[in-house]
Amino acid sequence: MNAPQAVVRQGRKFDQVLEGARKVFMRDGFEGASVDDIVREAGVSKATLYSYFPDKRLLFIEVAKIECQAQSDDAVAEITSSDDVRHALTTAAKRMTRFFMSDVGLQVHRIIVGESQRFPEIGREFYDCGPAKVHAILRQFLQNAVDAGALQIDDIDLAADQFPELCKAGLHLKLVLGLREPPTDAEIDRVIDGAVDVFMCRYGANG
Amino acid sequence: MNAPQAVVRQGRKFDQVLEGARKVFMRDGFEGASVDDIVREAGVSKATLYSYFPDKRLLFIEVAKIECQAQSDDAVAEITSSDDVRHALTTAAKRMTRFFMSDVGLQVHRIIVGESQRFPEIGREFYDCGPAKVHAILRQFLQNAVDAGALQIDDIDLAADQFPELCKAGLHLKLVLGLREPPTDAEIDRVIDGAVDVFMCRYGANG
DNA sequence: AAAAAACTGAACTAAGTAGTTTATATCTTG
DNA sequence: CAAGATATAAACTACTTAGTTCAGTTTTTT
Repeated sequence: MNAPQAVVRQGRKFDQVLEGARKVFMRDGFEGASVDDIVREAGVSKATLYSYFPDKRLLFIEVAKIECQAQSDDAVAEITSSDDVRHALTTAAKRMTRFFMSDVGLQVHRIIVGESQRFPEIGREFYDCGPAKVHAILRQFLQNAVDAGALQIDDIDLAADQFPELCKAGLHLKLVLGLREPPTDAEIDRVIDGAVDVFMCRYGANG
Repeated sequence: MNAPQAVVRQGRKFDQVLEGARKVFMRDGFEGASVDDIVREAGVSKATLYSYFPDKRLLFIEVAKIECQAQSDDAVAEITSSDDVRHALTTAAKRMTRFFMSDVGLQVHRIIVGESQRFPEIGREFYDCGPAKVHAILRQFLQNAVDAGALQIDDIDLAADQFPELCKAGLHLKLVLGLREPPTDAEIDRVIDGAVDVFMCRYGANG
């Protein structure tokens, strides 16, 4: 529709190539991964890889797309508009947090941020598949809650931006930079409960 | 004290080398910058560069250290503990936000995140010079405000993590990924005022 | 002015990389 | 089985890069 789709999908080993590329790119980043590494990992010849993808860059973009899609499918499900807004928010926060604190989520984040200068379309792809989806779903949920009188929000877009940020509080950056071990469930709960507390205090309808 | 200090500081052109390296690394990242680019930009011979720095990696680390230091000096000043907590928070938020939404702040962020796997010490350096300092100063300010009865906070560390995140709301990630123009003053004010509103609502002592 | 230190330019090494080509082999399908 | 599509291994091109070396020049110090 928009990008030149030079990628051919027929052939027996297409999936093998993608899977090998995924592994190596996610492990070593774009520059760190050599095409020879990828074909070795994929168990495929170099000629085969280049019969599917015209160059390394497009292969990387394809992998990044798939990875972002996979994440969003997993992490961004509808928020159940139950009677209890606080409970629904907590559930949503858990899903989001589990996603962007996971090893693969963090690694995708690192690579996308690092390569976003070189490949602007990757930043867009990532954003649309991840943060933008979260924002849209959260926005809808908040709108419903406002309509139902459960929340009072003047600037819904702002609120829908604030909540995910609150769920990161302190942990995310440290993890991205590799400065600490994965958080325990207790640490995650502390951050999430804190986020919900703050959010409900500001936007809850019951004073 | 801890790291092997292989960097020699005597010599007329040391600063020239660092300045050239700073420019090129900040523009092109670590992999994107070639040593030949750097010596050209620095107006220095390759032999001179290698007389100061044993390899490209240590040169990069040195540049990153200096850059992180420069930022923190600029952005992390004491928060004036005035009578008006809300006003003090707003001022602090403006300073923080101006910092990490600036072109150089964003570029440092991109490079550090992208290279944090390859060079773990860079992530630490960046974190200690930037986010950790912000956290420490904010923590102290909040403690004072609690002691003075102006705020009510049970988990001060959590609160000191939440506030900077709130100041990013939506804008920061988009800027990092290059998905939007620099924000206007009005957009920044909206986010900052929103952050202070949320924060004061949750932790303000006056109900 | 002499001696010492710092710097230069340019050529060089050694190694890695993306991408191509070719002759051969294997799989799939009609 | 036969034909066409798909895959392979390995050699090869063309290029880039980090880092070294050294004879000679400039700058600083004594």
